Parts: sequence; structure tokens; C-alpha cells
Amino acid sequence: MTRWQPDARGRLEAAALELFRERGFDQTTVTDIAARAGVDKRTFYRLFGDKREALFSGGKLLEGVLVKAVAETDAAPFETVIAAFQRVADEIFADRLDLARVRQSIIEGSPELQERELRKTSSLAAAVADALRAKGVGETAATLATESGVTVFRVAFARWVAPGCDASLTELIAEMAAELRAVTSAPAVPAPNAATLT
Amino acid sequence: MTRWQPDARGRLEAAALELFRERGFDQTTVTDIAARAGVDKRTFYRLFGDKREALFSGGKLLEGVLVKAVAETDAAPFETVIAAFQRVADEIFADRLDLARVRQSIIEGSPELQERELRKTSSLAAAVADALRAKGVGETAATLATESGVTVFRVAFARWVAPGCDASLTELIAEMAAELRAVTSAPAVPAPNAATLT
DNA sequence: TACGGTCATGTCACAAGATGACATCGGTCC
DNA sequence: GGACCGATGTCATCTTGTGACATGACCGTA
Repeated sequence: MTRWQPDARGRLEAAALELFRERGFDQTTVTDIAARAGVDKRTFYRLFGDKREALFSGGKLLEGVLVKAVAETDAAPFETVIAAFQRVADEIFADRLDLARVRQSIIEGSPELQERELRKTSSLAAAVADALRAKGVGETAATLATESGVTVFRVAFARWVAPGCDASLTELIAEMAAELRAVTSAPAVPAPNAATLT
Repeated sequence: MTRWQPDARGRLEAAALELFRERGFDQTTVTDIAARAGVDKRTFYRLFGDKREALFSGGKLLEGVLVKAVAETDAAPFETVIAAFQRVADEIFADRLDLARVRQSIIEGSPELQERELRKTSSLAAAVADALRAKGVGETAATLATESGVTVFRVAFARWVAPGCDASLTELIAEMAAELRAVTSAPAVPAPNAATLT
């Protein structure tokens, strides 16, 4: 039998990232991942629900920071969510651009991973909305502010990891938030020009 | 060999819906579905990419109506998307509330199906954003208006299928759009009271 | 009627994902 | 030492999903 391996979880995550990058997600079997990490396939499934989860372990950390930020911020719902994402951008993503790009390119190469990412995002949104409701924000407002905030973050994130972008994620979030406000503000009535803050 | 069956696709969709409702998604095998429809498992996989797809066949129709509506409407981006969803609500969903409820309850019972639904929604959004860009709407505005519109639709839809709701989907969409505008409008400056249309 | 296409389907085989049941090893507590 | 326990390995099995090939129905043509 193979000797016991410390930090099986970390080793498996690293092995999975490497293999997905080298051969692609579909071309990598769970047995391959386990072999590279020096553990059994069964151990992989005890630590991760399925093959995709090996790529999405950071989700819990993200959720924690986000929820905490929401709880601590005192502003209107949408502004609170935006501020929370900006905090996450600083604390978690700022110095991990390269990793983010690798992960993103792996995800883009597999529909299965795209689905999983959407679900993770959705679950994150649910947590944020809960945090907002816990502060007394109404049901509908909490949902809409959260979803809008998530949209802003997603678009900003996509720009951030796109090649040839030198802006910081935090800046991009601010820009996209402003754009979203402009786009959803009351329709310009047939009058000549409506004054909007830009 | 089993006799040939007309409309294999329709039979399989119906069989899948029945079985998912009776036993749940996980407890139903593709072989079960095929057997009830009177065809072979292999035929199922030729008509549907995977087990989940049997529940999501209407997506293409939806996308078509939506894109057409966007192309034909002449208004600001966000308003265009909202109007398009309202048209879909009238033309497709209005008289299918019961079916929508059954489908929804099946989806809620399976994480895999939730993932697939999110992807379908995402793909729908991409199509709408493309339609918007085709009308000359800028890249960012198209994305943000679309995502916001989709959010409005999703929230409205959730209310619509919730038990004890008697409003029409179209009305709910209008309400949620107004709410979203209110939530994302510029933050109330420290001034006493900001006037907003409610 | 016979012939040759083509298209959908059935049949068989199989890799990979995922899970349950059980054995085993290392350490811990008494 | 010996009982206990948690993490791991091993084995068996089911299900998903796919490739390769055979068959049978249908269609136009000679």
C-alpha cells in the first residue's frame, strides 16, 4: 500500500489544476489526479463531491469574506454589495491574476465546468442576499441588489482576466457599477436630453 | 426488436417528465426513460445530449422568440429586453403555469438540473446580448442591459410559479423592472429625501 | 419486382464517473 | 497491551455516455 500523504486535499487540488491545464478537463481522469497526488481514487471522492469540485474549493473562503463585508458595510443595498465585491477584489484576487487566468482558461474549455461555475456563483449570490436580508433589507430589494452586484462583478472579472487589461479589478467594478446604473436608469423620455450623473 | 415508434423525441420528453416527477431525477435511469418511451437507450442519447436535456428542449423556441422580439423593438437597451421578456411571457408561458410548476419542482430537487438551467439561462442571455449588439448597442451596455433583464425575468418567474400567486407573469416583470431601477439608481445622498418614481 | 441508397434505430462493448461495503493501518486513550 | 476510531485502500457494482457495426424501413429508379 502507498504510504500516507499529508494534506491530501491540497495535493489533489494542485494535481487536478496541473492535469487540467496539461491535458484538459475531459482528458483527465479522476484516477490520474489521484495517482499524481499519491492517493487512491476513492480518497478523491471522499474529499470532493465530484471531479469538478477540485477546481472550486476557494468558494467557501470567498463566501465568507463577502458575507462579512456585507454585514459590516452600512449603505444602500446595491452599494453595499458593490463595496463587498471590491473588498473581495482587494483581499483575495488582487495578487492572483495569473492563477485566475489559468483557472478561467480551463473553465472556458469545458461546458461542465462552466455549469459548475454558474452554480457556485448562484450559491454565492444566495449567501449575499441572505446577509442583506439579515440587515433588514426587504426580500425583493435584497435579491435584485445582489443579482445586479453579481452581474457587475462578473463583467468586471471577465474584463480583468482578458488579455491586455491593466486596470485593477476594483476599478473595473466601480466602472461597471456606474455603467449598470446608467443602463437601467429610467428610460429617456422623448424629451431632448435627460440630465444624468455620469 | 421493438417496433418503430413515431415521434421518439416527444415520447422521450414525456416519459422523462413523468419519471422525474414520479421518482425524482436521480432515481431515474436513462434506460428507464427509453423503456417507457419504447425505444432503446442509444436512441435517447442520439436525440438528447445527456439525461438533463430531456427537460430543457423548449430552450431553442424561447431563444427564437426572444431574439426576434429584441430585433423588432425600438427602445433603450434595458427597456427592449424587458419588453422582449414580456412578449415571451405572453406568447409562451401565459397558458402553461401548471407545466412550469411541475418542471420547477423537479429542477429544485436536483443540483444537476439547477446547473443545467443556469447554463441555459446564460446561453439565452448571450443570444439576447448578441441581438442587442446587432442593433448597434455597445458591448458593455448590451451585456449589462441583458443581464439585468434576465435577473428581472428570473425573479418574476420565481414569484409567478410560487404557490398562491395570482398575478400574471407580464405584470410581475413590470413590477420587478421598476424595483430594480429603484434599487440600482444613484445612492441617496445624505440629503433629507430623494424623489423617486415608485 | 429488384436493386441500391440513406436514415433512424437496435445491439454490443467499453471507458470513465460515482458509490456502497468491507478490510486495513496509524495513532490515541485507558 | 488492547480496545477504539478516523482516514485510507481495495473490491464490486451501477450508471452515464460513446464508438462501432448490423439491421430494417423507406424511397427513387431501372
